[in-house]
Amino acid sequence: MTKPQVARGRAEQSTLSRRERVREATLAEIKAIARRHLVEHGPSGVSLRAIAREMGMTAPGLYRYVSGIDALLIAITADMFDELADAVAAADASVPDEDTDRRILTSLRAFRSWAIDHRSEFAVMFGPRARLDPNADITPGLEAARRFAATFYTLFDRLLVERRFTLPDSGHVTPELDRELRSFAESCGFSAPHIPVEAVMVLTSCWVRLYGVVCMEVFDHMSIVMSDLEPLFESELHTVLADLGVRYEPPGG
Amino acid sequence: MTKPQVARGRAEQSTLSRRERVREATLAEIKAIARRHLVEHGPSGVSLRAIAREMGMTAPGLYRYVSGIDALLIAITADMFDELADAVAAADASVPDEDTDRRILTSLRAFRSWAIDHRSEFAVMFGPRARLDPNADITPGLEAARRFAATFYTLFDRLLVERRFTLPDSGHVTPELDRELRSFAESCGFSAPHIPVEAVMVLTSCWVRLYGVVCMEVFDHMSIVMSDLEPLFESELHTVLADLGVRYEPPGG
DNA sequence: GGTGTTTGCTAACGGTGTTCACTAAAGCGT
DNA sequence: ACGCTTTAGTGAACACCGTTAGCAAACACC
Repeated sequence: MTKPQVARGRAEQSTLSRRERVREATLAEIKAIARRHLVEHGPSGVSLRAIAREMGMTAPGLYRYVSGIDALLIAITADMFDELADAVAAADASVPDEDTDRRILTSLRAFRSWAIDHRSEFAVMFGPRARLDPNADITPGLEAARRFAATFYTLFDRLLVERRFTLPDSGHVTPELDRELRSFAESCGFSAPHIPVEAVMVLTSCWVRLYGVVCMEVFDHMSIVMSDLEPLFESELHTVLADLGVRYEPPGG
Repeated sequence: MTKPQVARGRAEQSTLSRRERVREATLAEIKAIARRHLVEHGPSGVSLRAIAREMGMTAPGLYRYVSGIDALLIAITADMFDELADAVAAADASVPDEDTDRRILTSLRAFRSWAIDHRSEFAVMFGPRARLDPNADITPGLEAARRFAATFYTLFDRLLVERRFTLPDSGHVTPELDRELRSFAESCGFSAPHIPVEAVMVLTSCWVRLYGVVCMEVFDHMSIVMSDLEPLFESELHTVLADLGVRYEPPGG
């Protein structure tokens, strides 16, 4: 009488006991409501009591599913990184595999679009950890964050093998920077041994530029001084891609 | 019998009644304690009740000085911008007036130094407005923020009149970007009529780059992947200044 | 000294996270 | 079908939080 369950998501056993299924469902409901409260009332508007109230139960009951408000926030942060990673990967997959240029362009635009369509989420993911202890265990989010970054790693790797741009003078890389860049390349997995540190520096530099524009836009500084930051993002995108030897096209088509 | 008061800070009457003086003092104490709680326990650790407790009074008493927790946060944010502006201006003033290159270098390094020495403050100032209503009145902070930016405006203006760098091709500036840049130049006061929009774009682009690195560092992303972001900041500073035709020197001397 | 303003208090309301003891139900083995 | 074990959820309680209302003491001023 046990109906076979379709596998949903990554790494999930297909056979779950009824209990595990309903448990999974209520946990999903908790996270969904928390997520909605986050976008509707900001990060401080997420409360266990409010979630429980909306679910028709009491706050202590939620402790059967989540070990506290911090863990809940960390969990939905991981989900959001997963979602962002999916959005970017989907954008990347929507253009022909060989067209590296447009794949990069589309993926980066997808990143910004997702960010401005999910400002509250972005603030939690990429802003300061305001509500959590500094020493909280955020490992669940890191895995998803890596998956998000992986898309750009592989695209950047293609630029390298195609020798699209000339690496900067290695004299610019101080010993300290060299050490940090190697640490970065090593711990992000994509450090195929052939990748020079200058390339890692270029990647980091480009990422910093686009991250900066998006942060400015989402965190809503400049809003008094500039009404729309999309033209600025496109301008930065243009010059960044030019430095990388990637063809730019205006967003219209 | 009224002792003459020395004028402290900007725009403060020298003669204050005794009552006004003690009132000013307790308000300063409130803000000082709030500030300390901010750096010690994060943004969510600032509470009126805790401040009152530490001052030996009760929370409702604070409402004689501050209209609520939001107004208090806005007030200390304004103070922090003032402090940052002072720090940057002091750094700028610490080098000979004619040495534009080193003035820029020193001012920008002072910005980063202040940021990493005051991470919690920076998060409140430049991060997402997590705890405030989106429609809160933050005008007190804007004035101080302008004063902070002014230092860089004047330095950048000197680069322009000295023609240190060639302006980018105006073909890169789309009509939409042109509109935003003019809006920016106009509302930041520094739009002397002779300043071309291409120059405003260069300024914005440079600012975005350095803002991005500092945000990354203060918000503590990358911490798993890079232990120290100063080399990266210096690298960005190097290339940014190179684009501006400004002489770079390593931080040591 | 009388008067009006300013200051700070207590009490109270409603909100939050979290723990603990407890009940009721669901699942499972026999 | 029965009993036992595991689990889900509740209610009360504690310690916080922001904020308002009403009231008493201290102060400034005439």
